[in-house]
Amino acid sequence: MKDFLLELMGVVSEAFKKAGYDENLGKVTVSNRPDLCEYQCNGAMAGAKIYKKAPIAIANEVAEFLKESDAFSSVDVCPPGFINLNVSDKFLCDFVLKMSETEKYGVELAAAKKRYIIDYGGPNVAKPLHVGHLRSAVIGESIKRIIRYMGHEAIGDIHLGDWGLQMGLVIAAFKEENPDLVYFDDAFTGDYPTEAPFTVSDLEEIYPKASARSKEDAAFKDEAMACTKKLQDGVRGYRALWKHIINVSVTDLKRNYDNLNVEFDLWKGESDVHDVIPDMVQYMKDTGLAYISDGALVVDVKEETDTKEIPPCMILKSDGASLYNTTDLATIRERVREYNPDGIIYLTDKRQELYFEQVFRCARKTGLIKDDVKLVHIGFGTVNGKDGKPFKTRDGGVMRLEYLIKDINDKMYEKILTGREMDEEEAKKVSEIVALSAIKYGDLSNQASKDYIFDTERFMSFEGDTGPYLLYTVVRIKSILKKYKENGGNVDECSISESVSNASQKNLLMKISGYNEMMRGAYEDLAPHRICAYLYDLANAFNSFYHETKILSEEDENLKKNYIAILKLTLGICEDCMDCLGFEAPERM
RNA sequence: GCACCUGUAGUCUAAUGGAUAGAAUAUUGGCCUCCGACGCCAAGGAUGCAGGUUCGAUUCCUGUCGGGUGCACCA
Repeated sequence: MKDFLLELMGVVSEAFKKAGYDENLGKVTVSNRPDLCEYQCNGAMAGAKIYKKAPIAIANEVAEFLKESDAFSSVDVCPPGFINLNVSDKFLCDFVLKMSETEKYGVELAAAKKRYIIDYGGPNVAKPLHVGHLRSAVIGESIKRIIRYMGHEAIGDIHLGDWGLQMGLVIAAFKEENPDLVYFDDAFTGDYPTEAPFTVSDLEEIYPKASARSKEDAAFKDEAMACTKKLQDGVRGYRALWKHIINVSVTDLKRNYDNLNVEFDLWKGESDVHDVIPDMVQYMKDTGLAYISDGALVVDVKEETDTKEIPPCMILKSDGASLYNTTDLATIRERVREYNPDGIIYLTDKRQELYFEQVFRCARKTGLIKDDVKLVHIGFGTVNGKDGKPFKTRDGGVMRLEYLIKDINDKMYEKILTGREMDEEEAKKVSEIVALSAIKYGDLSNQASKDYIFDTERFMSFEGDTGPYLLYTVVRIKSILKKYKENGGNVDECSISESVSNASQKNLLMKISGYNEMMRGAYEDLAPHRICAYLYDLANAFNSFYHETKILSEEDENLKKNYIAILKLTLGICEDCMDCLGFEAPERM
């Protein structure tokens, strides 16, 4: 179904054409002066230059034709050349009726289905998730859902950091403590134990210590590098131990991501491309673009038009070892082979912007990826505490994601339990749902690229622009619909009619009519925050309508059915929006 | 040093070059005999500074000041 604004634009463009002007001038937007009109067209002013004519004259000519249309209840021209439009109730109601009868409420699904891979920028194994991992998980999950909602395919790959020195560090530290284990016995040829010789909490302790020590203790670092090499060379015991590390970590990661209702289709990692790196490096050399600079293998990626210095993309370090770039490039190559995607979307901290620019350019320049495949880096900002500095625990340490979520769940549980008639079990379930909306909405309602302040109290509030407020609104709609059913009403028999009783109803209908336009924009810009803004506006429009309109006690049956249909439609759109954001509303709260 | 991003009410946050910069929070006032008042209605309060382009600038350009980040063998 076409956007409502495009429908209006069709009418206005036609009028421009009839008046002898370029129809492209007929662009219509929602008015930013609701006191003057509902929609506006500024094309007359843009046309003034082209036709060397006063904008007001053009506007007046076009307005004459617009008045013939039944789409508008009023058409006014204001100096210097604004065309102010009010949409007719019939035109609006007809559109909303059609929306309510269409799958996904009129959102225009993709004609050509595209396939995207979403790379969540890989948490490292053996390291607990911290608050920084929240953003790639939450934003990535939402983007994945938006893409799917629009009728495309999205494949989410967590892309673990499971290779390289960090693994060597863990192994080296573990070896030092447990030198006699079979994993370090070169003569051992039997099967290794299936049970891991450590728990996830052991790992979480080992890694930070080993990492810190390697910076001071050169001998230990050498040992870690040796372990890394043995692992990469495929020494049996090291590989077996490494698998244990992965398994233990992944189990823990899955549990954490489950709590956030975040799912991945692929649990690949940097290690998966290890075997194809030599071939990829050879490919780079064969293109003739890779050359040795200061001992390292690099590809120049700067362009004439650059205003900033873009260093070459490094393929191999001067000691011949691979690095982050190598695995990412090899991964691009594998993804093209395996999935032939139309786009790859990377979610990482925005500090990696330059790095991805280099990698993307290198991939294109060397023909690793075709020009029509989109490579997008969504760099997100830092999660800050109330002091505006990166989020820390009270004692200044890194805030573990698990604790943060637990803390919010506990607080929400307290909140839900007090002043409500709800048993503990339900309160627990409900508080988890509400807490998740608080966290996700708090994050997603900001533009991804900006830093934001993680204010637990504010996010959890049931008042204002928060997740819980939205849930509350949805729960209220559900409650009314439920009462309607209990009184013998049949919701499915209700449909949108052509009556508009009051201003708040029209406002709500107009908000509803903007749904597909908004979704299209959110998809094109991969911008979940637009859905948040829309959802909040819609909830406000509904609440105003609710206060101004008696619904269940309305005596005119037809009017009542119209109201119920509007409620049902509003509810459906709210639920779809929330689904795209990655949370849901409970039945009651 | 060079470059990139960013600067909006006390705080937090929005705005394809359009009219009187939109919300939230906090503050102040009003609204429960009525479908969930965790709600609604109303008031005051903001584009760092200085220029420029434009009929029109939060948006584009230049300068300046403040904040953040990045500048090949980390990821």
